[in-house]
Amino acid sequence: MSSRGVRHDSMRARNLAVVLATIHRSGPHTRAALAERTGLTKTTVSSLVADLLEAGVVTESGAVRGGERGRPGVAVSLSGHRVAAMGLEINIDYLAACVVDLTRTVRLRRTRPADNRNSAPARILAELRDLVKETTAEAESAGLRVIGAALAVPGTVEGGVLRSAPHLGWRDVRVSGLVDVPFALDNEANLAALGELWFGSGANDFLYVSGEIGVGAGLVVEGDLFRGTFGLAGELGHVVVVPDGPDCRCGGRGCLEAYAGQDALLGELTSVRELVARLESGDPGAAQAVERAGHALGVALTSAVHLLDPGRIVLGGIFAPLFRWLAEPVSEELRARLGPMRGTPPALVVSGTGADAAVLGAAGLIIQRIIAEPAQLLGM
Amino acid sequence: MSSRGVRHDSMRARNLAVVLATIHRSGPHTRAALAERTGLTKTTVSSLVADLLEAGVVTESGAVRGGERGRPGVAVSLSGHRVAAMGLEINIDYLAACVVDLTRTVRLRRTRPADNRNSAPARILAELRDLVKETTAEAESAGLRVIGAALAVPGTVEGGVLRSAPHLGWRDVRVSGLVDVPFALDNEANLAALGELWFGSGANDFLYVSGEIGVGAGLVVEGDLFRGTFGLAGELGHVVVVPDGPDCRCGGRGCLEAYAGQDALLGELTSVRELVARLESGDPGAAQAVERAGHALGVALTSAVHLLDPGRIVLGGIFAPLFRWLAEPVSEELRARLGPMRGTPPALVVSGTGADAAVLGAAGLIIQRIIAEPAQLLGM
DNA sequence: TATTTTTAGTCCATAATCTGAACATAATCC
DNA sequence: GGATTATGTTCAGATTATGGACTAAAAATA
Repeated sequence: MSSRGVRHDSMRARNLAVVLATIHRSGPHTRAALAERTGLTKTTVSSLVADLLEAGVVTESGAVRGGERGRPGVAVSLSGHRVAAMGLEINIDYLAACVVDLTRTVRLRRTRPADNRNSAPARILAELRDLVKETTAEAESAGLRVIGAALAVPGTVEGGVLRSAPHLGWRDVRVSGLVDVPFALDNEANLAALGELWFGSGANDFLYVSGEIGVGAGLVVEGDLFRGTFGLAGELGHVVVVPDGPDCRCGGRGCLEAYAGQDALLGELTSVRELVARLESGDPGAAQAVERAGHALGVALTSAVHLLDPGRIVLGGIFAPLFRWLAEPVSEELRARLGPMRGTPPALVVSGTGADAAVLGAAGLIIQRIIAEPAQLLGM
Repeated sequence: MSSRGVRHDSMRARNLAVVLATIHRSGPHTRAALAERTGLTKTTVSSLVADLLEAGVVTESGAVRGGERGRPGVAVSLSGHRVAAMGLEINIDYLAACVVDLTRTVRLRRTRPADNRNSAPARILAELRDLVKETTAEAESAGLRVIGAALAVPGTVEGGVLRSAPHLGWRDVRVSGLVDVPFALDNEANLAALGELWFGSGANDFLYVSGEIGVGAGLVVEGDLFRGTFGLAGELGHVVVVPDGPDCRCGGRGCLEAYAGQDALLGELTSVRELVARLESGDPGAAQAVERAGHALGVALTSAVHLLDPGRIVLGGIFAPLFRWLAEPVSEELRARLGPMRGTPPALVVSGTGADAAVLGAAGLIIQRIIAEPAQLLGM
């Protein structure tokens, strides 16, 4: 809780945010409807909407009649024409950028293949800066003002610093000077969870499970990401599945990752595509590997459900294309283990976003901030 | 996020809360210090403090000089003289009540032994209502106005209804009519965690582990309890420790409870006191049982740390008297399993509150609400 | 000891913001 | 065409916070 008092200007700032958030959450509204929803008077809403119109974050979009009598109202909706946010991602084998407007419409998307395994941070960041410049220029030529950016990385982030990205071989890297607008850095699984929230199935409460080289998870509760004390929550990949199982590079033993990480799933295969092909052709070895991973994932998710109490479970990353084969063993474990104590187990569903959940989530994070604090970010 | 607009009266309500919370968090302040802290002007703070004085939630407590020059200020501190909250608890073998004033000083404490295992809810609730009456009367005769109450129960609570309390044999019990002031119902482990937060060691981020007949946990992040989507988070007792371990009454297999629950720890002994005596006399069987429990607890906590990212781990309930013997095996597992990936593992400490953490936490919950929303609860 | 300096807290005119009733507007109903 | 109903704006008034001037009370200084 903020310990700052409320002054007149912050009252207005807050009310601007309330109106904008209402439009964002429930679609276009007339001023009268906004007044009813927010508990403010029509007068106040009119004045707030006027400011939002001027800032370019909303537009009037034609007359609206609820089918009843009376004067029709003018619908006020989010405007995708002026303000936008940039999402960025560094992954093992590519860099990605995207630009998303206020209506959460993806306006631009760019990917550059790269071999980032064990490259020096400086080199990759220079490459990324180049990608940012290019993308920003293109966004501007489309009339969009990029107002903030966020970067997804495959590692743990603490206090704005990349602490450890084992698959990149990075440690304690401070990312700065990438853009000259407000900037955020976050973990890939966290941002992918937010990507799923805003660009995926539309649920508000779920645990997003991100299958990559490592296995991560991001918990969303009431549309909010749970981060834990140091921002390290959701490390599903190192939940203990078999207490005396094989050693893991994290220092532990019998972690989920050893059973359901990409390396364990692929075995001597080289791509998920190949694994899917084998599964489709009925290869028994492939089927067995996936089933084994599914059971391990089910055990880990049982613990996760007891501790995190998610609304549903969304399988993303490489688990998405494997969902057909994973779903059965996973939910079998959940059904058997969660038992009657908590009613029905959480639903298990496949992710609605593709491989770019994390970049999209990064851009969405900035959009969320604009909507939560329009006055601050738009200089109103 | 609330979607209601800010009106003049809610601005003032918010500022009253900000001032009160500042005093509550950082002790007595002069009006000038409050103005600086909150960003409000001295004028506004004076006016807010006047209202709080009248409501009886703060008092002026003498002159204060910071050792410098200038006119000394008047310290404004929380008043424990007029407003209070009641904490209640139904446990397997007792009922408990307490009254706590605004300064979080325990003013009254009452316990009634009872055999609640498999008693009808109506009978126990009648008994509890009796205890409430008695305690309220006593509080009133001490000049305290009880302004709200909360009840701790050994089971899962969803939407204000007791869903399932297996050890009491209760299911879907709606508790009402117990008091005629605002009322809250919550899980025993959750409230014990809050008890530890407000009446224990003083840390702001921790996982409280409550060893009772079952094993529960409550996560506190930045002074806030994490509840999950349905309020069922923190069920540490059913985290999977050995995937093909013994059946558990929850429907699962190899749950922590089977290794570290009270029944598993005591074996054929009848009380924790007895177990401690055996341990102190060097009984090898007792030592082995506790060590085994400690290792299992360490495995479950490893998963919990990866998923919840707690600041530290506090062992409470029956684990507190056993801490001397549990600490070593538990932290051995944590140290070995958490490894270098997350720096040092969270500190393992013993609970600072006794067996009454839950009742105290229940009362504290109401105190917290008064401080967070004084205008609403005090009719200002 | 008298005066200056410093800090605390109050007073009061002013400013920012929201409210609410009246009004203008624009549609449907009869 | 007039009545009805709902939207959105205007304007005076209410609420709350601000900020500079002022009073109060202590230490430092002369």
